[in-house]
Amino acid sequence: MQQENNNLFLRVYDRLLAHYGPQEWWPGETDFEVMVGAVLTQNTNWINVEKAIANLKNGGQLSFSSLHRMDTDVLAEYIRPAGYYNIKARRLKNLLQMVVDEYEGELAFLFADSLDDSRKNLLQVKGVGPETADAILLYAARKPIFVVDTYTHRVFSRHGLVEEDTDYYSLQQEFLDSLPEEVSLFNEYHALIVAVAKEFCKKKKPRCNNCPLQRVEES
DNA sequence: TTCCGGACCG
DNA sequence: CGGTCCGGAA
Repeated sequence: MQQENNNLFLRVYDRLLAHYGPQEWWPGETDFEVMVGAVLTQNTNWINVEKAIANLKNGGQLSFSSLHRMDTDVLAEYIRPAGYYNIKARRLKNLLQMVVDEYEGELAFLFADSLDDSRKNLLQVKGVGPETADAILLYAARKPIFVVDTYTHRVFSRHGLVEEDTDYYSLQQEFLDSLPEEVSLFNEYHALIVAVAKEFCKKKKPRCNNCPLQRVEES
């Protein structure tokens, strides 16, 4: 029986949740830590981000004031395990400077701002693109925005659920239009997509045989 | 040795 | 558009 598109997005979610269980993602100790992690994880496996964050923690430097004060070169050394450390150090500094300039240096003010305005300010930061901005908004600020990424595009386009040539905002809008506006759902769903993409929906040699999403578009 | 991945830059 | 920035996994 063919389902409405609306239900298919939820069907995919149900399949993934049944297979993987709740991911309870991004267990940063603070919102600040989650925000830092969102920048560090660009093009990078999370395991390396954890090493970088551990370095900062062990040095007692994982705070807004410490990182804002720190020389970019020094910060780069702390976050070296995350890869792209020079460019990410600059991006982190740019982000903190925006919070200083626009929100009196108070992260809570950024997060208390409206979704549209906080998103706009995040996107002004050189080094913060759509995915990083949305990850900060969803996972640190707990705002109802859906994070899409390369994995999301690959999984959904392969199943014919979205157009192959869709862009970030169109893809995101399809999720926002199809799902109830719940932060916890958006949080879990993105994490589940990452899980299935890394294990089954690989870029090369996808393992469709045992994939929990096989033929989901026909269900 | 190649592959993988966000965002910016030329 | 293609090139660049990086480290770890395949």
